Amino acid sequence: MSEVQLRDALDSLKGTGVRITPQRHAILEYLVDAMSHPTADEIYKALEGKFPNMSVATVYNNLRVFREVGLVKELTYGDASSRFDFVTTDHYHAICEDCGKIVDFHYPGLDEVEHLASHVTGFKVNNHRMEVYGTCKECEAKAGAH
Amino acid sequence: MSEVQLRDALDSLKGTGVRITPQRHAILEYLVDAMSHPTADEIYKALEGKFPNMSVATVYNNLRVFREVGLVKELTYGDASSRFDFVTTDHYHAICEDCGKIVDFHYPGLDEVEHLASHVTGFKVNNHRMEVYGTCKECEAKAGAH
DNA sequence: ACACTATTTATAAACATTATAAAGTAAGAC
DNA sequence: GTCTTACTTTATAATGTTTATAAATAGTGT
Repeated sequence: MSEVQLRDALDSLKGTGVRITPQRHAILEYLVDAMSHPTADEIYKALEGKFPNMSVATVYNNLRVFREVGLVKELTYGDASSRFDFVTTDHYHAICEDCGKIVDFHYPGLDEVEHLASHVTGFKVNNHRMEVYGTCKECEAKAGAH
Repeated sequence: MSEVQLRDALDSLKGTGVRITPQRHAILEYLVDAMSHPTADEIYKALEGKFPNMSVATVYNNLRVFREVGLVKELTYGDASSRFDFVTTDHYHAICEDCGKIVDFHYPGLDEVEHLASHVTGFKVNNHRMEVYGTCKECEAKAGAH
């Protein structure tokens, strides 16, 4: 099932003119299969077997490339190192208070809210709800035209 | 108006047995007055005038103390250094799906969601709504007692 | 297969943050 | 007010993550 995600990711990379190297393939594969949110170092160590000569810089470089293309999100918790998450299709909504238009947007970091809420309140947290309210670009332009 | 917040914070510190040093006073004062979310280094540089001999470690040490007491929240965006935010009374809700109980909790980081949503969607964002759903400790215990 | 350019590697550097030990100081007891 | 004690500050070094650099390597289209 994750094979499809991996293939889509590779196609997506090709489409933006990014070369597909064995290292990139392996890092992506690891991210797709990982159930956790690995750090750069964890990825590096996990791939040491396959690529004994791979440099840490390669991991960082490629994580940045993936992030810029939108395949991967960087999560910064309180601790020392960033964590990296393969982007799934979860999304939130931005709602225009003028015309009611709804626009999707992504924000992977909200998992952390669940963790903190659970920690602070003692709840077993199942899910959350989040919406952003404001004025869309068109309505904003209309309002400013007076 | 922020004088009250500062005094409350100092009282809160005294209450937990933390000594009030001139450096701590100054850091707290800066945080209360700051409209931004300063980094440790910004605080350090801002207080260089008043405390030419203050060590960077002092800033970090005290920010940790304030965080442990709950006066200050540490915000980690994508960039290198953490930002620190004096805790106000904003809060969110955790809602029990069993008994309907509502528990308050804090999470200052959601401002960042507004920024990102605005950036991605082009909205002028005014506010947001967020709730966490799950099972409270009591209902969880009841369910587990079978 | 070739050529061109992106990428990897190895290394060093930059940066934020923490640990350490000695000197200094707040806060309560007398 | 002074003393005493334990907590703080300071200065410095160390740690750990991330980025910069330059030479070597390897994808990709022709």
